[in-house]
Amino acid sequence: MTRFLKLAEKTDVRAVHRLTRRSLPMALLRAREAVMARFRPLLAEHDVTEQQWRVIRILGESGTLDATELASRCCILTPSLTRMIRALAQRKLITRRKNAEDGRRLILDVTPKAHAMIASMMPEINAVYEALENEFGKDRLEGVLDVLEDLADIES
Amino acid sequence: MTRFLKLAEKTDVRAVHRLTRRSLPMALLRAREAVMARFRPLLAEHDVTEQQWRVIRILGESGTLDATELASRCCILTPSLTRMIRALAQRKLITRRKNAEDGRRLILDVTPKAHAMIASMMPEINAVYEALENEFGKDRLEGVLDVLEDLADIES
DNA sequence: GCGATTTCATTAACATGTTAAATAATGGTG
DNA sequence: CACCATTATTTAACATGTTAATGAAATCGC
Repeated sequence: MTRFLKLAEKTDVRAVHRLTRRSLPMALLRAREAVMARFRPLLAEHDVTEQQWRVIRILGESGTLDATELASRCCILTPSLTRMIRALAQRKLITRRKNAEDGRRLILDVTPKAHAMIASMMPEINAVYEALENEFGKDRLEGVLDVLEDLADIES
Repeated sequence: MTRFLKLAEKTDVRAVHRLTRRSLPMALLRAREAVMARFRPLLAEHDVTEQQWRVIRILGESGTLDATELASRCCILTPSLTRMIRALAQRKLITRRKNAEDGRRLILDVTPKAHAMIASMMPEINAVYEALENEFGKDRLEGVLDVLEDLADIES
């Protein structure tokens, strides 16, 4: 199909779509939407947003991060994280305290309640992954992850 | 490195990161952030958001779409599009009218002003692409686009 | 030690994401 | 034709994205 598009580029009126169809940000966005469509029901069942799940899971995995580092790892901007932390702390899913040495830094951790939430969700998450691997090909999926990692490492 | 991580899974304390590090949604997000970092300055210079640019460009390329179809192609939900259209129409970048046959449908088009904007931005966009192709490899980038297209086609 | 600079977190303001509900127009079906 | 179900768009409410500005704490340079 890709090949067909290339051949058609010079004649098909839809060739004007070429640039957007082959736009890397759009392709990444569409692929992500297709993948997230499978996870969203799980997140909704557990009453967490996509972003809240990123924060909880990444903080749970690494343990004890300051806000800036957590935001960076989650691909969330600090103003967003400030608001999210407020909500998550109210739900008793994370704790916050000031760093003793550096009074600017906010130290974050997940609560046992959050750990329990992660533990209860992982099997379902893994099931979605396995289904994805079966349909798309495990090695092919690994290849995608590898190349995406390289893409994420380009200098801005 | 990927190989190393796999070997380390059972011993390294950082192995707990494995799941998130190899999370497809996170990988897609990080890759997209890295790529968008190069485009954002251009968009800012022309006073359009990432999403506004998607709407203008896709509508400009296809011409005359109804709101639902445009939203679908842009990966934007219709409530968001409703608000965006209001702003873009005020800026005289798009026009809207009701479909004569089906009074529910809102027919959208870009204005000449928007076409001019697209024309002025494309050279800069293409320059970013060329730089990306040079750094990452043109064929490798094409490969990414192909596999992302396939990934976007999985059934939800 | 002190002032200028830098860094971290927050706030503010506006744009968008997301779900549910409301509106309006269309399309059957009896 | 009247009724019901469906579809397209909008509104509402809240969460997040994004940039700029603010306040507070650390660090640099002298």
